[in-house]
Amino acid sequence: MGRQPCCAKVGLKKGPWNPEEDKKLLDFLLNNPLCCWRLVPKLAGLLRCGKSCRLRWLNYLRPDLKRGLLSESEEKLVIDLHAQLGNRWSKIAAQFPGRTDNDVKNIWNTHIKKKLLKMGIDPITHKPFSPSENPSDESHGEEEEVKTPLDSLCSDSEKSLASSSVSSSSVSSSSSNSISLVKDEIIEVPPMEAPAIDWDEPMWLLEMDEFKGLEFLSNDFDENLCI
DNA sequence: AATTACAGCAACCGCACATCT
DNA sequence: AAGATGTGCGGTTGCTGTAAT
Repeated sequence: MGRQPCCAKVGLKKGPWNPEEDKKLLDFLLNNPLCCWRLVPKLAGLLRCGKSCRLRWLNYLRPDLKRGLLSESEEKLVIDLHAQLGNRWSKIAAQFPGRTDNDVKNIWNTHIKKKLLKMGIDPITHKPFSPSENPSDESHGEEEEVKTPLDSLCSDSEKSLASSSVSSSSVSSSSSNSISLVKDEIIEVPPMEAPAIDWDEPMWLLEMDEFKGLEFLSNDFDENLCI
């Protein structure tokens, strides 16, 4: 017997969320933070699947989310982390409070990747393209010196900061194109200036004071729905 | 002004993993 | 131990706004 789908897909709404749905979901989650995701849409009166609700919360409704592009230094750190972790966006995003894996992934695909390509650096291997395979004609004959992404983007002081941010013992040497990282090894990265919320903690442990300003929230908390 | 191309981002899908029974 | 269930993750798609023609 195969695995059942996470939810019955028949009759469920897909696509963009509207403000009313957002309000319902946010209101429900704030009042019933311990509910499992599968029950959330049913109890919140939403015609969505639990996964969709979870994604909406994580990527859009979370109160601590940061919007917009990354700063220069954050971009450099993303490049450095990506060089060592590969496409492990959740691990990379964990180093940026208020950023989701989806967010980091999008920023990588739309901005950073292009920057690297323009610089003649392979965003996958983080090594300069050889002249024959360099997709960027603009850099032909301009860059004699072989540079790493960090060399190209960082000042010396920034380099030391960025390179110290990831424990070299946990990853393979960057001289190899393959990333060999033992699963779930802990990457020691100093926290960014903002205090990081530990998203490994259950969401009901989060500081909820930030929500107080949201006028549409109801005050009644249904403890029966708590686990 | 209309059309096309592109960029950015939100959201979905399928699989993997962890936990529970 | 094995199956069921819930959640997390990464890849990909598709919608929307904007720039270019």
